[in-house]
This record gives sequence, C-alpha cells and structure tokens, in this order.
Amino acid sequence: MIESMSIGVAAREAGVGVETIRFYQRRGLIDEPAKPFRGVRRYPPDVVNRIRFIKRAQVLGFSLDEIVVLQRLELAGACAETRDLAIAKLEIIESKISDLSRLRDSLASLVSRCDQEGSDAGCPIIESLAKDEQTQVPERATDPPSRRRRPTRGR
Amino acid sequence: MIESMSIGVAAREAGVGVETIRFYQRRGLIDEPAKPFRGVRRYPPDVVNRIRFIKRAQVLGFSLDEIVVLQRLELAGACAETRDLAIAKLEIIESKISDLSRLRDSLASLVSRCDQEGSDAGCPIIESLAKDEQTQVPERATDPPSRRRRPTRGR
DNA sequence: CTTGAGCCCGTACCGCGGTACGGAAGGTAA
DNA sequence: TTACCTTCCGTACCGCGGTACGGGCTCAAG
Repeated sequence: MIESMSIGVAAREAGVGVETIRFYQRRGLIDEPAKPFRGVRRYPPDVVNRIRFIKRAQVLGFSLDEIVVLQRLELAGACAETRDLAIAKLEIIESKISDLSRLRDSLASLVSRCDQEGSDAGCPIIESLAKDEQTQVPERATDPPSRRRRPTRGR
Repeated sequence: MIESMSIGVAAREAGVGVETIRFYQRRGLIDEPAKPFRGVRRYPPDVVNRIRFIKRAQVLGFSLDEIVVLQRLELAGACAETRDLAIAKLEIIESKISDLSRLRDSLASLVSRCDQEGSDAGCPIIESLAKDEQTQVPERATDPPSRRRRPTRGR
C-alpha cells in the first residue's frame, strides 16, 4: 500500500506541476508536511484528493481564496454556508453572462450594419468607435470592483 | 479656439488619468508629441478623440493590442478587415457565454440538490468537489490558449 | 563512489491594463 | 521671489494563478 509519496509523484498523480503544489502550500490550500531533519518531505496519498478538490472547485468558477473557505466549510460540514457561497458565485456568473450578452448584441449589430451598408460613407464599425453614437454598450456594472477613473489621486 | 493642451488637461477632457495617457503612448496607442527644447509637451485636441476611441473599443471587448490594429485599419479605411476582427471577437464572446452558461447550469444543479436533500449524508456541493462525480463541467476549450498542465518542463 | 535525477527554497517573471511613487525640471500666480 | 502645482521620466507595484530559474542538498542506481 502507498503510505507516502514525494512531491514529484504527488504532482504527477494529481496532474499538476511540482511548483503548483508548492504554490498551493504557500497559499494555505495544502498542508506542508514537516521536513525531516535529514531528507525530503513525504506527502500522504490524500494530498492528491485535496488537489483534485481544488481543481474541480476552480472549474466551477471559485478563486483560490474562495477555495480556502470551501475547505473550511467542508471540515465544519457547513452545508448552508457552502450553498450561500455557491449562490453568490452563481449570481456573479449570471451577471457576467448578461454583460457578455449585451456585448455580443452590440457587436453583432455593428457587423450586420457592415453587411448591409448602402455603399455610402466609411465603415460603420470604425465610425461608431470614432464618434459618440447611441449604439453604446450600457457599461457593465459588476465584477471588477469598478474603481475605474480617478480614485482621488493625491497621497 | 483650443490649439493645444497640456497632458493634464487632455486627461481631464478624456476622463482618464495622466498616467494612462503616458501608458498609451508607451504602448503605441497615442502619438507622443515632441518635447520642446525648453518646456512641456503640448497635445492637439484630437488626442481626446483618440482616447475615446480606445475606451469605446475596450467596452466592445477589444484588447489594447487589438485596438492598435483597429487604428491602423481606420487609417487604411479597411472595412472588411475591421469586420473580420469584430467577427473574431464576437466568436470569442459567444464561446465565453456558452462556457459560463455551462458553469451556471452545473452550479445551479448543485444548489438545487442542496435544497431538496433528503436529510441524508453530507452537503451535495462539497461531495461533488471531493469525489469524482458525473456532474463535472465539460472543461472549457477556448479563451486561455490552454497551455495548462505541464508544457514540457525542461529548459 | 560517482553520477544524475529529483527535491528545497527564494526570488523573479508571465499577461493584462493600468496605478503609484520619487525626484528633478518647468510653469504660473501672488 | 516665493510658493505651489504640473510635467517628465524611470521604475516598481497591483491582482490572479501560476511558471521559471538558479544554486545547493539528498537520494538511489550502477
């Protein structure tokens, strides 16, 4: 039976790089085994499951910081809080989808204006960028904490 | 009539920071006026339109590098190429939307399993992260050039 | 015992789109 | 003239999720 493995074997098993494991340790996502007084660190087989947990959570859209929280919730068996976190993430994803849908519509309408242009003046796309038309996208309100444009410059 | 302005005035007019203008100059998005032998640089009023062009293109999802291309296409009056660029961007946006939609569905189904759990074992969300279930998201195939996982480590 | 693969550790770097800072030179109003 | 504000310029830093590197140490096979 496998009792412990080196970092390289653990990385191979989990499908990540050695550097990634060390990075996760620094970030507090994985426990770093104590280093024996002479020799190299040995990892329990469970570290592979820990890494897979992280990777699956990432696929669902969670950041590394959020995954630390998820791990604490797992230990605590806190299902309600986990569900809250998932719902918050769901809302962010939904607002991203609607931002992108607006973008798609704006861009698609520019392209179609390009297709049916009446052999008149210049390119509709470039003109809408150069002039201030009505076709503007409603400006996304979410996601980046929106500290855009002059956050009081002056120490 | 306004013949030229300082960088600070130009920034204020365009709604960006002075540093942003200098950054755009370094990136080749804006021409840097020659510096007089004694004195500070003066900007033509058109620089404000250039910045607004950049900002509008960003809102449509173009990166700064792509905006440089857009500017060249504007000069060349190359409508067909501009349209191609817009269509490429449109496709990227659409694939992002479908990635995120799959994410939303996975997450929503986990949350709803959470809601109707039959008072049995642990949290469905955490279990699906800990074990390898079928609920996995199909793994996005686009966007990041996907150089994930071991790009031949070895110089 | 020697060789070479693998580990340890700190630090720097990637892309992206800027922001922040520090010191010196220039500009402007009282 | 004095004070204060801009500008100039280079460089460093932000978040995010890692990747890369260099020099030294350890370990296992031959």
